Amino acid sequence: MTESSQEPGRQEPHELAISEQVAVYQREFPNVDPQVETIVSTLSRLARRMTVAYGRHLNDLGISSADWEVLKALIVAGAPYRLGPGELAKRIGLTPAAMTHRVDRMATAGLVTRSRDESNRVRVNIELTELGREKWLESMRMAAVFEESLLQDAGPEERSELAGALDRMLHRVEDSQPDAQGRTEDLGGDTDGH
Amino acid sequence: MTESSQEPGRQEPHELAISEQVAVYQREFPNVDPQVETIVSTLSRLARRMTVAYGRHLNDLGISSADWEVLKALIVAGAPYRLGPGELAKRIGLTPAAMTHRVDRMATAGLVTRSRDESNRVRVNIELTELGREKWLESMRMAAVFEESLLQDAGPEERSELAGALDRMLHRVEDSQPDAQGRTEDLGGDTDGH
DNA sequence: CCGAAAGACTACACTACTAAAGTCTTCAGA
DNA sequence: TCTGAAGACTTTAGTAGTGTAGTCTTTCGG
Repeated sequence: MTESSQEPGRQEPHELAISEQVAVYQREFPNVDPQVETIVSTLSRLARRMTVAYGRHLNDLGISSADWEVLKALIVAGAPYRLGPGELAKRIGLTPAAMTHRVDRMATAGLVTRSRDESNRVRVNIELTELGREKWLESMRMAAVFEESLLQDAGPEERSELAGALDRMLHRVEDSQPDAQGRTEDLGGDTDGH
Repeated sequence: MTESSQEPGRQEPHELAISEQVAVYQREFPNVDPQVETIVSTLSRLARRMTVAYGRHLNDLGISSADWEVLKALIVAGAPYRLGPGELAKRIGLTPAAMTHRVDRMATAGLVTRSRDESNRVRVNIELTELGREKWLESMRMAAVFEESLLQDAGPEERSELAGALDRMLHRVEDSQPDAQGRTEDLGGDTDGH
């Protein structure tokens, strides 16, 4: 069920409308609750469409979603937008080895710089460049336009209801999943995470 | 964005609470609308958590999300749950070559059978085995329990409002994205797609 | 009966990741 | 100051899944 950001050659699949898909599920698995299934399917598909849209935005900017993940972690860290590879890896959920390669690519692309820490030469600092910061800001501008369009026909009450309902669902998941070991100062995320 | 199914060693990242993340975005990109950003971030994170939960269910069943995608396509096709590799590839959005490998793995695992079509021996039929069908049904059982728990504190009105709001958002995306070339009889989808 | 087209498979290369080994730096203790 | 242990990053090797291109077999029109 994950799917994340592999746009290279993967072409658009053919999809049933949500109502048709729910009908199939009812046909093949009678126990299903149509309304629950509709909500969940719509939510999943919406998230997927958003992922595709973000991916397109990033593609226009010439960066990958993996790159964006790193930019975001640095932005979240705040000025001076600087972290070590190990810390970045931890926040994003990668091994340090994988982060070395990501940073290689990103440094070549001019999105970040890599330099030895002056006070402790074991440490390496990955720092956002002006270009990297601008790419992130531009991605946010595109996202903001897109996201506002998503909610353009929802009034204030509908927006708060939606926010509340989604928040309650999220809490339900997190209560039932003891994954994120209760740390509150966490970070990172996936390609989206917008 | 499309994240699909990388459970092997990828460890849990550290994440900010939604409200903290929105605060960071406001700090670094003042134009952001906090409410819109909250809704979108919650939605994205919820989808990600669902993906993780489904991945865990599938892991318990001993199948990958790539496998599940194929099982679903065959189920959607309906009895006798049989399609050719090329057709499967088209519905899922893969090249036929990639599908050959997937089917290899799945046939070895006993989830599907591969056989030459009797009337046209160029064609190959991939057919769901009883085991494959049971795995899919079991995945649906687990998903149903999980999904019901997500909505367990939502009453009938809240559920319809949620369904309506999400549906409107999805339509907004699809209207603005001329991806799925208007075909109504489409299929497939991603790892989730529940 | 021949040649073109279609469907599936094979061979090869690529990307991105994990795990484990290796290198260099720092620091505590004698 | 030397020495050894611990830490931080990189390197190497191996894996999984995919795409591209080419091959083989069957089908079908002429």
